Amino acid sequence: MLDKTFDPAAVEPRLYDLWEKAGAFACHPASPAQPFTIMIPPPNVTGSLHIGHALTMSIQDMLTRWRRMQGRDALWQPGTDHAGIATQMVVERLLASQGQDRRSMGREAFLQHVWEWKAQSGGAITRQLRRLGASLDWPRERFTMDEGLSKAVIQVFVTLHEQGLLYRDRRLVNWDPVFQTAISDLEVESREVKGSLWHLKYPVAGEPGRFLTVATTRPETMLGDVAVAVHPDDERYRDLVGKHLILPLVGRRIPVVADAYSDPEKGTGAVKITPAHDFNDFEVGRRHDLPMPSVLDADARVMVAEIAAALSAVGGDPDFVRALDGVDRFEARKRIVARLQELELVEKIEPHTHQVPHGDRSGVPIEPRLTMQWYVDAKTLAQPAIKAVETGQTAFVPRQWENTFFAWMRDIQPWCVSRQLWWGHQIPAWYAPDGEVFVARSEAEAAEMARAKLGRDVALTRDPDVLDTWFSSALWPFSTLGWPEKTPELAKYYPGSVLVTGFDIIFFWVARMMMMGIHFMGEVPFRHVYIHGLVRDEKGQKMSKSKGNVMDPLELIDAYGADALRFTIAALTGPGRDVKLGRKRVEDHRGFVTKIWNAARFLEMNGIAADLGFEPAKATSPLARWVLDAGNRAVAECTAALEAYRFDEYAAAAYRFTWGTYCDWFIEFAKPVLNGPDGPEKAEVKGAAGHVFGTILRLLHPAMPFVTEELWHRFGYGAEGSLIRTAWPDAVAVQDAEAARAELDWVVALIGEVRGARAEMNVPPSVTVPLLLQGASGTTLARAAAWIDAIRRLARATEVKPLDGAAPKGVAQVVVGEATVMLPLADVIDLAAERARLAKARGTAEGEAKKIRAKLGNADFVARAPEEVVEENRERLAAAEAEMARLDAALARIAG
RNA sequence: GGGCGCUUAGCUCAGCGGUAGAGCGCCUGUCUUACACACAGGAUGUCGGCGGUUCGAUCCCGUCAGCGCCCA
Repeated sequence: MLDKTFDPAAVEPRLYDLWEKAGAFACHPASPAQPFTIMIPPPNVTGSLHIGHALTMSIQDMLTRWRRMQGRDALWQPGTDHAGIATQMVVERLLASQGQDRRSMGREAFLQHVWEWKAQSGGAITRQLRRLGASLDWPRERFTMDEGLSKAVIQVFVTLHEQGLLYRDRRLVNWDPVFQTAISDLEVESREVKGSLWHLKYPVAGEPGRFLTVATTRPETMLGDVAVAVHPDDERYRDLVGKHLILPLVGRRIPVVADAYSDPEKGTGAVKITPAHDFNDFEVGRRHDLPMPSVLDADARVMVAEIAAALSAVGGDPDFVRALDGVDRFEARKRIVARLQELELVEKIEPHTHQVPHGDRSGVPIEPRLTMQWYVDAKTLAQPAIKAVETGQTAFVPRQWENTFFAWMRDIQPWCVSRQLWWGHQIPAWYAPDGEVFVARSEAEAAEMARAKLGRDVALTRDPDVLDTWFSSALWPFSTLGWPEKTPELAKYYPGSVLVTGFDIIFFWVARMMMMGIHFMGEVPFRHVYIHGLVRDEKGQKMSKSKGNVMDPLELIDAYGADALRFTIAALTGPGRDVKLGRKRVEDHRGFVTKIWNAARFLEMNGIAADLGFEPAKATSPLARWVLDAGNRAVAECTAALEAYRFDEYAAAAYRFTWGTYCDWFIEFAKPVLNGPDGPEKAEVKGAAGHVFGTILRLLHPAMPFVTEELWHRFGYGAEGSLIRTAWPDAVAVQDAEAARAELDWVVALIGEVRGARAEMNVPPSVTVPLLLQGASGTTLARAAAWIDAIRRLARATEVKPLDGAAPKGVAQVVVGEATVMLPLADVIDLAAERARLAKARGTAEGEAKKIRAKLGNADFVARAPEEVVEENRERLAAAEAEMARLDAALARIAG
């Protein structure tokens, strides 16, 4: 016996264990089945399951389970990412709480700590994914820093270097002063900051009393100014171009240069140029061959060393500047502004709101800094990736995201891949004492190269930096399959079928996998990229800890079960839309899980179970044929929706069929049969009920794996835990489905009309009345007779018979097809209300007729619209007019 | 500033050339022997504004407005 309610907490862990132990999630490289591959976007090893994971993983699991049921050899590749900065941050914080820090313990010891931490806490997210029901092939789980993947990283680094696609360069980088590392453009986010625009007066050399005013948002960098730029066409400053200014405080002579970078509309039209601390200034500096002294160090503190030689007491204040050495950038700003004010060199200070680049992890303003870093030639690698999307070798769903991809890829900058961190893949480059670099697969190989090159053994030092986390993530689609070895897995599961991820990760990850995949595998890494939205709260706000609107998927699973959460996600995941998730929505969908459970209890009470001998094609009763046919349509709808990545439509189609058709109508129609005598009809209805319920369980399994799997074995459809491996349903043959549909449609219409009339007349369900048919055809009378039990029950009727003689007094009347149905309700009926009801129905029919008449009266419509559309309108008009006539007759009948 | 998306019932959203829909909420009734996490019924819309194309526009095109996101 099934319990009164479904208890997810008891069922979910048991079934998941069963699946996992039985190897139900495993792919089979040796099988001839067509592969279906999804690479998990590896969550951070530090992470725990948040609602965004629940969205993306539910989608991936739905696809995987569905394709697996379709007979594909499904591989959903699990794994986690070492997440360089994020993980190092977590462990550093942990150490700090114990009064330790990484620098004093040294690299080896620190890394030891990280690995220990990973061993202890790193498995959290994989345990949580199991709670969601994710059918990942766990024995194949990989980690971006495990041995195989590290080998792949080195192979790629060395190869790209050999090919000239990876190189060292001294350029400005985004420097994060908190983490003390370079970060890529993508790890920088602009934030609006309310600051000031300082107007500083720079004296013109040799012209006492004359100044050129520059406007700047960063006065502290003036120590590193090497020029002032004005627009070549700017009349105001034309005579100053070529002349020199005296840089205040420093005393250095700096030129006024003409450069189109300077915008005459902005500020004063004259900009100070600090090439070592601003990306635009860097370009100006290059164009004009200017020196590039750095005046801020790795901690973003003032560093005087590189300008020390330029300090001059003439026009400057060397003591003041020297005293700034080691002062934090923001403190230095205050002091410099104050000093300039004393010197009356500040013309004005305007409030100014502007975009300031911040490190996305540290949250502090990044500092552009001139350093030596490793770069990947993204421009070259991007070209084939762009082409692959242009030619459709990889297609985005929804399509519009291709624009985002193209926009980024066509304007891609060199990718800075070195990070001044300890946790990550250490760069395989070794330096000789003279600085010569040897990129190699191992220290021994580097030593070999050095010997060959230099003719002697030299002491080599390995580059201390590690690679950007996304460098190894970019290789994920093939490194997880054993590359660079030629494994059977690599041959079978590359390229992947679909990549599922959020739009925020297109640049970070999708673009880079495309580049690396194509370059090293000669083939795109996936055929489709399904981009889903973000999970937001009910009001559409982003979830954040500070807003306090974060939803915890595990808590939701505890409260409502994984099936309810997953189905909710499916139902809300439309194309190109964010998912607005509220607790209430999950609660509502738990109602659907319960509904299925209760339908199952009904079947159980009526002795209905899997009838493996039932043959749909041999069904003779209209009810069986009708429900089998409706099931066929549900299967077609669900399949089409999943093929189109329309998870909302899949959920809606399954829901509609299960609740609206199977439960609301089929079960109700079946009740009289099931309560009646045993016989062939009853046996057939039981068979169909069991058959279609099995279809429902299969259709819903991808979205609601647990409740469906539980019911599957409880009803004997298969062994416990076997639904996951059961074939996805197909259409079954049904004889004369058309006729069955027409018949049942009529019964449904009759019951609906009678119910409506009764409800509007406020007739209590306890009052039952006969239904008198007027003007009914033979077919209708036959149908009424055949369905008398269901009509009695669902329309609260005592009997259905043709009207004999005149209409009794006090009838409610409804029109169903060609017949008028009368409900003798003399005792309860309110004639005025009944008249109003009929008049309203007539009004509706008349409005309809009027609209169609106008259309058909339009000669252009009749002449130009397709024949079938015109014909259809004629039919509709006839039907509406016939209904009006019947309603008129009904009104006339109660008039007197 | 450039680009993308959105605007349909009170709310969340489908529909995207030929009869305006769903779920929730709301209102009314019901313990009808699977289910009150239920059943039955009902009300609610100038489909953002203005033009255009078309026999016909919620749907296509243009434009304006508001909202959101991404990139500068």
